[in-house]
Amino acid sequence: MSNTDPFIATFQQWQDIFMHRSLRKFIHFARESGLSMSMIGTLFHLSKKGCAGVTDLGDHLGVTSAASSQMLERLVQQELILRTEDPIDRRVKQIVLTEKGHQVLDEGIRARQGWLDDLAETLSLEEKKLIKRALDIMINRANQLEGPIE
Amino acid sequence: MSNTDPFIATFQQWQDIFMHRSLRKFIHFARESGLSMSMIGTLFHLSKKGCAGVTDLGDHLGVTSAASSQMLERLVQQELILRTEDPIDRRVKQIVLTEKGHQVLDEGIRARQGWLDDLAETLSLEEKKLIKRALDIMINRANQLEGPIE
DNA sequence: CTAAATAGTTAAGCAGGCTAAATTATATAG
DNA sequence: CTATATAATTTAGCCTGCTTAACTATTTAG
Repeated sequence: MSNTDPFIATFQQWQDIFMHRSLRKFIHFARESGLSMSMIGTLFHLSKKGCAGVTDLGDHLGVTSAASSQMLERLVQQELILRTEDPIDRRVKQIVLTEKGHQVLDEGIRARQGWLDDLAETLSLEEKKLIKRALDIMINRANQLEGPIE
Repeated sequence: MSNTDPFIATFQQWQDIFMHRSLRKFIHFARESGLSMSMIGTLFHLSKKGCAGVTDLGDHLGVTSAASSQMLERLVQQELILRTEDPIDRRVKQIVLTEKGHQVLDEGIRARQGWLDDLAETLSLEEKKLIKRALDIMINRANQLEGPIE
């Protein structure tokens, strides 16, 4: 397990800092918005997938379709998702985010990132450019990773 | 709310990818290890702080000391933390991570990062160096941010 | 048309995580 | 010494999130 790649080592170090800074804000956001981890995971998944069925979403999180159905019912009541019948196969429901769902998700992202603004202020223009270049590379490659995020 | 700093914009983009990739693994890790978000947040906090009291840890997460006490009892039973009496003020308990606690935390970090190994493989040596330089800058600045993570 | 498979929902029950309130033990102020 | 404040725990109760099992509706295979 000795990963000697200094790139990976540095990344782990950064991730450690990142998690420590943002995990707590994330927990607070979840509590205040009344969303469970499963709900947040579902909203995230929907924001990428666009649309999914009840069982799909349950599988994605590793829970039964019954649990998924109950959780989605709560999200419908909170008006964060829309649940409509698939006109082609009327057994399945099509779940999509509402506008409000998108907004809540954005809030959650911003909640975890306040400290990054502070960090940005300590950076020179040169440094920002360097970091932006680095991030752009990673974003590109991550997008090409042929995403079976499952 | 129009944040025009391209650095911040890029960072948000990266964070979005990062969250989408790792949130699900994080949820699975939590379920499989039988740890709640509060527990994981507590372990994280202890790994940085080293030592804390019951009420401190509760405050950190925004729950009552009763809730904190109950959660810590479970962590003690799982042998992830050590709870000893403060010899100076015998009302307070000193909570620290056990070796096992550190290990579980590391697992959690690695669980969320498998895909980064894949990403690393798509990078040239040049690119890795560039990204490492960028991360090193951010790590440094983050550490200097005079940490009131609260 | 009938039988089997699939998608989703509902119901009952259990464990976890939280709260408020009461309790115990210790420390501090007057 | 006494009264008050503080740290932690225990208890009772509530709500959530999950499971399994039963049920409904629809599609697909023969």
